[in-house]
Amino acid sequence: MSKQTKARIIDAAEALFAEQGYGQTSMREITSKANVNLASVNYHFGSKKNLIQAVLKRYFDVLMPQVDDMLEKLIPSQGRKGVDQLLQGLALPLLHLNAVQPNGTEIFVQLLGKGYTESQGHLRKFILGNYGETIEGLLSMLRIALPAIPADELFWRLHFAIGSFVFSMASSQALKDIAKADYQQDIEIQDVIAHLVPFVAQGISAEGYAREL
Amino acid sequence: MSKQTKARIIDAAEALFAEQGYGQTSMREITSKANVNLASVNYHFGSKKNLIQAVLKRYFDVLMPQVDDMLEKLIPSQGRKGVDQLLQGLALPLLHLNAVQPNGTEIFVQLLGKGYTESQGHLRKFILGNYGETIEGLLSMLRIALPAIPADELFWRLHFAIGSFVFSMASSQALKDIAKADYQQDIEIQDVIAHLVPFVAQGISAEGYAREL
DNA sequence: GTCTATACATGGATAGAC
DNA sequence: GTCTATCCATGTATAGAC
Repeated sequence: MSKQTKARIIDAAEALFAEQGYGQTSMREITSKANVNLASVNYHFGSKKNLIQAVLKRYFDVLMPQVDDMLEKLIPSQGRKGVDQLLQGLALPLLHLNAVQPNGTEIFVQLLGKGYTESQGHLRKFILGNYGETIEGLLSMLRIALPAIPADELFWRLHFAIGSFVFSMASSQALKDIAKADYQQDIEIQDVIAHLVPFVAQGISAEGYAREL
Repeated sequence: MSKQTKARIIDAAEALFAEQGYGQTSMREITSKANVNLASVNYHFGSKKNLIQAVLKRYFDVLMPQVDDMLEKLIPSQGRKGVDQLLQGLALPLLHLNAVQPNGTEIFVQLLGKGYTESQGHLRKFILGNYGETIEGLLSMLRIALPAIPADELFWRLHFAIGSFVFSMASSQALKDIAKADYQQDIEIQDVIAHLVPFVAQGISAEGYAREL
């Protein structure tokens, strides 16, 4: 049956991508783990690139409506407090992905991080194309929180913030290993997020602008 | 002659890696652009992974001594000011790479960003293995600037900062394109750095710590 | 020592049989 | 709709020419 095959491919790909990254996972690995023919990936998804999007879509379709909800219920605040509120409002739906699947949050953020850095903008286009309204909602909330910061400066800070997040998620396994070896800390994904939120909030809310070098 | 061949390979690889990324550049592209035999890369560098390190080494060997110099001459300051000073002290040697080669800074940071995200920790090990003392010097200067922040918290912030930097550099071409389309700004690499420094400095210097979610 | 030619295993993709 | 057989490109390794 087609649906079983498709689902089995996504399941297998999800596990393998999260574990070893997108580029290091071969189609042959995916299809043998899923017990389907090598060509089925191409048949059902068109290409390997589309496959990673399908894997992520399953999570995005749970995540984004929750983010929309959060944005609606949010009472806007100004300044650092508002940014903090917004980021924590984002963190909660993210952590709720653990309900979708055991370890769902970690799998999702690793997929996101690795996919974002390895797929050369394809993923960015996919997200903007399919969840653009949610992103726009986040942005306008940010503008309300920081009315004094010009749009182009906000653009920069947002990308730096995304960079911190994506990079941390892509290398979260390495971060966990280092933290364990050097600081005897057992790190879970919510710990990474908990450290990340104040860092990013602080950077975004800064009152000074860029200066010439 | 060997030296010519080696240098020609590095030149060709440098241009191609910076332009289209590490993973998207094939050995055959490199060797035909360099007008050398396909097998020479393996002969001279052992593997493609080693090649990207050789490309970066040419820049690191110019950059890192300048960073060492900067660290020696730096008069330590505390708090946000000290962090700012440190980051700007890093930015200048980085921009001096333009003297090494036309557009050197941009090529280097793009190589660094793309290599870092695509090479799964190999690059991190390479940097720590070859320039570990310089990194350690930077870290201790950071500890002096922020004595109240515990080592593990500093560890997190440093990685978030690296994430902002690496991600921005890896996607600097996309950022430049977006900035031009949406904000009619012609962005050069020093503009990215100029915006990045206060963002990162602010995040690193934050006085609040992670809270539980 | 360098370099060339070439072989090999594996990657993703596809045309066509069923 | 599904799968087999096959295609072409890739990174790597090696044998042998200069």
